[in-house]
Amino acid sequence: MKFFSSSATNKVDAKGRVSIPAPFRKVLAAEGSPSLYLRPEVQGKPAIEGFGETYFEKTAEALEQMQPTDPAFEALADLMISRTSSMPLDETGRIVLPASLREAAGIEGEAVFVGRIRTFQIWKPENYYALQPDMRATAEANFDKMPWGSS
Amino acid sequence: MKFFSSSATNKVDAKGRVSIPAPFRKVLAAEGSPSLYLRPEVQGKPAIEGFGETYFEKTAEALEQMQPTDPAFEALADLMISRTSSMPLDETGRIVLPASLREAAGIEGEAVFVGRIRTFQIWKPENYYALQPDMRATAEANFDKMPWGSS
DNA sequence: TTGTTTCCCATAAAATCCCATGCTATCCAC
DNA sequence: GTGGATAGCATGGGATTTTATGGGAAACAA
Repeated sequence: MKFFSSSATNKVDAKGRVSIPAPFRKVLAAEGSPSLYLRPEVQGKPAIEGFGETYFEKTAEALEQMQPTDPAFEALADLMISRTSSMPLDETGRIVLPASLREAAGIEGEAVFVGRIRTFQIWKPENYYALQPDMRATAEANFDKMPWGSS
Repeated sequence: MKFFSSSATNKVDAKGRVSIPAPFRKVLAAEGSPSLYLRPEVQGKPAIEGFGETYFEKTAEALEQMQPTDPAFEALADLMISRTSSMPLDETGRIVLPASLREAAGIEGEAVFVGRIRTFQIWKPENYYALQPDMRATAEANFDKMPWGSS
């Protein structure tokens, strides 16, 4: 499988370690990404975003096509690059969730991993579930916006 | 990883020494850059810019394509080349931040290292954090400027 | 000599590796 | 179909190695 789908809840231990769900690891392995990249969700939601090397490189390349002196470049690079750190997966498929990211997302004890195609998100379970009703409503109101057939 | 991402805050001791964050050292090592180059931020911001040999050479090559008699060449070379110095990393991964650069950036006691793809910046923490709200606003206003898909 | 700069050693905290266990889903032989 | 063996996954805990950082001795320069 070439993209992140499905979701799973795993424990975060005292050292801040979590197992990356096996299906996600397979996506990373398939693209040959030795490690995993994490950053705070870019729109400011209380969540962590994760992705593999390919996606990160694509982001960097996109940014590099902008003028380095463009304030927009500075700001976007700060948001998307400076806050991203590379986390190596250990033998058993775990990473350490950096404390700062954990706090920003309110994660403690448990975390839900949510597939989002090229990326995935990590949420505090309560926060994620609380959004469900709204998400469903918004989705139902927007079924017709799906650009089917453009593939 | 082949470029600078993530950020970290380290102490600057009385001798002006700072540890270069380990992930940054790995980028330098990966490109085989024996030392690190520093210059004042070119747009006049109170910060220091750091990069490896590859980037520095790329800058020099770009400048060499200009007419040596062009006043613009002179001025740009002065800004980007003449003010750049090579700093050797010691065994423990530290460099001495030259006093002039430190003063220009207002750095004292502590410094934040901020990854910027091909380069990184070194700021006085207060100054850097003070920019965050503006940066976030600019980023949000410019999400659509990201040249996605051109990869 | 006196202040600086470079090198070397020491250490504590944090990050990483390694081994072990409990579960569950799968497979296989009969 | 049933019981047991097998393998992959999530998780716990301890041992080891890296980092970051402080301090002093040695080498330099003024």
